[in-house]
Parts: sequence; structure tokens; C-alpha cells
Amino acid sequence: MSATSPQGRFAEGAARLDGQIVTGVDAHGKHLFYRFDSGDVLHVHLGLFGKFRLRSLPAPDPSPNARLVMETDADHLHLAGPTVCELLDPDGEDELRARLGPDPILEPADGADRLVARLARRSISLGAALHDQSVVAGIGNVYRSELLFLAGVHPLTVAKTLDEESVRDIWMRSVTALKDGERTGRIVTVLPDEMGARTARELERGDRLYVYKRAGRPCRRCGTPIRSADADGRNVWWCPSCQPARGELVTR
DNA sequence: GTGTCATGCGTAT
DNA sequence: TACGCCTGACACG
Repeated sequence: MSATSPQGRFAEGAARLDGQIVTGVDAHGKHLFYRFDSGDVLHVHLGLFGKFRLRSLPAPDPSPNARLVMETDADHLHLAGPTVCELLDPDGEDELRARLGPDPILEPADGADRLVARLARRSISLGAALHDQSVVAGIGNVYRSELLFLAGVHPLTVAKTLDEESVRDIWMRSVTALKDGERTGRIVTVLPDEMGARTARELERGDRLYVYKRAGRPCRRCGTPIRSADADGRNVWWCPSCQPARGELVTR
């Protein structure tokens, strides 16, 4: 594999990786790890804007924006706009993983206990908690609203007040949803029996989710207008009928 | 063409 | 809590 940094900001790293063999790729939450035969580990976090593009050769236009291009005889992998693109030593990877909560894809069976434990002490809202990567790794702003809708839990519920059964339900739904997303490459949370005759792939962009960015529009299930509020500096959406408040809510 | 927004997160205040 | 950063898609004109 050849590695280059057309944009230049990862020139040193690319030079080190150039000529190496990729021995594995894995992830913890939103953090990606490319492993090389020398033992080097490339850590990538796409952030809000980052994007990988995989193209077959011959490669398309020159890519001046690419932080990193990795190329084999067959493929051309183009990375632009990541928040993080760096080489990590083993200690660095350990420190990173220690900061992250359980990943529903990595530990579907064991992670629920850890989530229960991590929520039990928190006075923040559930919406904020699910977005906190040290509580659970891999859930972003789309999934947090959608999972809470599926679970029937109000997003401003005080995290530590939620009953354990509901926490485990949210965990299991996150396992299913994130695995689906990993498999299909898109976020579709609408359940199969609510898709009508269409498959997940056939759904229009706006028909794939229940509440995310649907403020004021009718709930797909009950018709009640969807609401939104700020949770942790980002919007969260919910259906007031399908996700009634149980107990007190976090109001700010 | 221009402006706005976004599936994120670290740092400064 | 605010801001900066990184890029691309889309709405609007």
C-alpha cells in the first residue's frame, strides 16, 4: 500500500505508513483504528465533516484536500476533513479506550451492565448522557433521539431516575440500530413493519427516522407534533405522546 | 455563486 | 457556555 498526504497535514505519518501492509481495521465508538504490519496504529476520527471515499482504480481527479490517500493495486482510499488523523502508540490507544464507554457493537452482551452503572450516578438528561462518549460510545445526535423514541423514553428524563429495565431496553435497541447502520452504511431506525411496502434502502431520506429534525411535523405513530429542545448544546427531538415524561425532567 | 447547516469534539473563558 | 476547526451538500438567488 502506498500512503500520501496530498494536503500535507499528515505528511510525516503518511511517509511512515507508505509501503506497509494493513493488517486490520476496527473501531471503538466513532474512533477508527487501522493496524499495520510494523505495529503502527493509525487513529482516525471523522468528526462532523470527515469522509472516507473508496474508489477503484484508476483514481479520480487529484485530491488536494485529502489528508491521507492509501492506495493498492486495486483500490484508492481518500480521507478528507477528519477531526483526528494520527499515529498512536499502545499507551495512547489504551488511554483513548479508557475514556470511552461501552460500544454496543463491540460488547452487545456485557455493555448493558456498564451502561446501567454509568447512568446510575448521573443527574444529566438521558439525551445528554447517550451523547456522552464516556457513557456509551458510538451514539451520535441522530441515534440518541431515535433510540429514545423507540424506547418510549422522554429525552429530558433525569438519567439516574430511569428504571433499569428501560436502560437495558435502550441498550438492546442501540445494539440493533448501530449494527444495522454498520451493515447498511446509513441510519434507518424506522422498524420494518412500519416501512410499508418499501425496504430500508428504498426509503426516502426523510422517511428513515421517527423524530430527528422533524419538529412540528406529526409523529409517524400517533400524529402528535414532534417537539425539540436543547440537550447538551445540541437539539434533541421527541414525541410528547409516545415519550411521556415520567417523573421530573432536566429543564436546563 | 453565496450562505447555511451538519451524524463532533477539544479548548478557552 | 462559546468558539474554532475541518469539508461538503443543499437551498436559494
